[in-house]
Amino acid sequence: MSCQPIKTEKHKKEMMAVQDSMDVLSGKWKITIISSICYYNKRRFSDILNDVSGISNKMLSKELKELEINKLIKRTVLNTQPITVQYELTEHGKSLQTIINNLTDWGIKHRKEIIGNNSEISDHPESQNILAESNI
Amino acid sequence: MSCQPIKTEKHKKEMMAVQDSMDVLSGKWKITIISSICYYNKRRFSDILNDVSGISNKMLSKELKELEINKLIKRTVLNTQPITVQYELTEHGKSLQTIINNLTDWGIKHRKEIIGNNSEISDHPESQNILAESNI
DNA sequence: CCGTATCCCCGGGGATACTG
DNA sequence: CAGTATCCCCGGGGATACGG
Repeated sequence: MSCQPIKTEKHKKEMMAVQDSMDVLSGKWKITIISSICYYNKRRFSDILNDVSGISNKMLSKELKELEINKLIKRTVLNTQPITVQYELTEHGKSLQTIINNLTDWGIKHRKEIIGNNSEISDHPESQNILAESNI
Repeated sequence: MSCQPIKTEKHKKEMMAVQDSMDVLSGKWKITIISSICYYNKRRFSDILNDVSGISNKMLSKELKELEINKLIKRTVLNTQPITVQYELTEHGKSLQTIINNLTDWGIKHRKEIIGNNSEISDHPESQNILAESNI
C-alpha cells in the first residue's frame, strides 16, 4: 500500500477536472440545452424553448449567454423578418457530443433499471411513486 | 426533407432520455460526489466531505440519500468505534464510470481551451478574469 | 463519526409585460 | 421572434448545535 499517496494525488487531480467540467455544465438546464442544440445541429431560440420542457425564456436566455461565454455555443442572428437567432455548437462544444450520447444511453438504461427494481420490491402499482422525484 | 418528422421523433426521445438522466444527476453536487466514490471505490462520509470542496454536511447527507434511493450507491455502516459509514457504487452506479471518465477528460481539455482562447483575445493578465465564474 | 434539527437569509428563478 | 426589465416569492442551502 505504499503507492496510496500517489493514487490519492491522481484522484485529487481527477476530482479537480470533474469540478472544472461542472463549473461550466452544472446549472439547472445547461446539459439539456446543449443536447437540444447538439441533436438538431442548428436550433433557434424558440425551438429550444420548446425542447427543454419547463424552462422560461429568462432562464434560457441566461444559460445560453453563459454557454456562449464559455465558447461552447455560437450565436448567429439571421436576416429574417422578424429576426431569428440560431444557436450551434462550436468545435469545442462538439467535444461534448460523446458525453451527451452517453447520457442519452444511460437515461434509457436507468429508466429500465428503476422500473425493474421497483417491481422486484413490490407488485403494487402505487410503489411506482417511490422513484425519487423523477418528474419535478 | 421528407424524413424530417421521423428525425424529430427520434430527437424527442433522445431529449427525454437526457432529461431522465438529469433528473437523477443534476443537483449542485451529485456528479462530484459520485466521482469521489467512483475514483476511490469505497469512501467514507467524512472523506467525501473533504473531496467535494465547499459542500456542507447537510447537503452531502441529502444528496447521498437521493443517490441511494435511485440505486446508484450503496451505504454500509461499519462496526468501528466510533461508527463510520462507507459508500460505494452499486452495479448500476458503476455504469456511470464512462461518463465520469469523459467528464474528467473534458474538464482537462476545457481548461486548456479556455486559457488558450483568452490569451488569443488579449495578452493582458487581467483578461484571465473573463472565464465565466469558474470559481464560485 | 454520521448524521438530523433548527434557524434564517439570500438569490434562483417563475410570471408577466414591454421593446426592437 | 428574441430578449430585457420588473416584481416577488419560495425554498435551496449555509451555519450552528445537538443526538445516537
